[in-house]
Amino acid sequence: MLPNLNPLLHNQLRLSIVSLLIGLEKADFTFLLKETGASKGNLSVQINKLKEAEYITVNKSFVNNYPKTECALSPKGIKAFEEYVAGIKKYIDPNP
Amino acid sequence: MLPNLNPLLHNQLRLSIVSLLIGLEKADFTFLLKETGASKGNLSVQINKLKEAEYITVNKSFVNNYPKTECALSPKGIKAFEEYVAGIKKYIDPNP
DNA sequence: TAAATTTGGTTTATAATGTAAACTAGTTTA
DNA sequence: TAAACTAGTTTACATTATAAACCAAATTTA
Repeated sequence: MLPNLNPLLHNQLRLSIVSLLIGLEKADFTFLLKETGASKGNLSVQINKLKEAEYITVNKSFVNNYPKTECALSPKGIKAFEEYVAGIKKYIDPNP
Repeated sequence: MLPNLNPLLHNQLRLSIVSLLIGLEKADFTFLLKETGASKGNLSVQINKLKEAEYITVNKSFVNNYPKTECALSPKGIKAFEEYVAGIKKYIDPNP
């Protein structure tokens, strides 16, 4: 039987965020905005959902007088992503 | 930039159906019900969405006096699945 | 043989989710 | 000092997902 897919990660924008963060130690809001092509509102909402699930940590500061929101994957987030990857592979790989 | 994922296939139940059909020439409602673990209502709805998109063909008949609904992937469905697989791999594969 | 149960579904009401428009708050520029 | 820009958040709405309720026919049971 095919495994359940973590609904929090089985969403294009949230998966994009986590996928980008896997390759980077951290990324700020503006970077994620450009890389994902999402709207600001949607990005803000999804970052918060990942934060509430403790998949990412969010650090807010001021740089050059402007607010700066930096995101980084947590160990919990890394684990969830790895499990998601193992799960979806069973759906897409005809010969496992 | 990460590619968009076909929303019709980026759903666990519909992806399960297509994933199962990729390995089989055809499958009936009851088989899909057991393999996916979905409710009958949900399965019925999602089969119809895949049919409306022409990703699958649906053949209804009577066998042993009972109705039988058989589903099979169409070339369009196979192509969509292959594109989905290529797309999601970019999300989950750190080193492409 | 009438009632209850089972098979194989469909319809639809509701819940959950996703998304962008509108908003906030402050900064820079002209 | 007004307009425009940066960097977000809030929220209202639209879309989607899901299962409960329903249906028709066949079968079993009493």
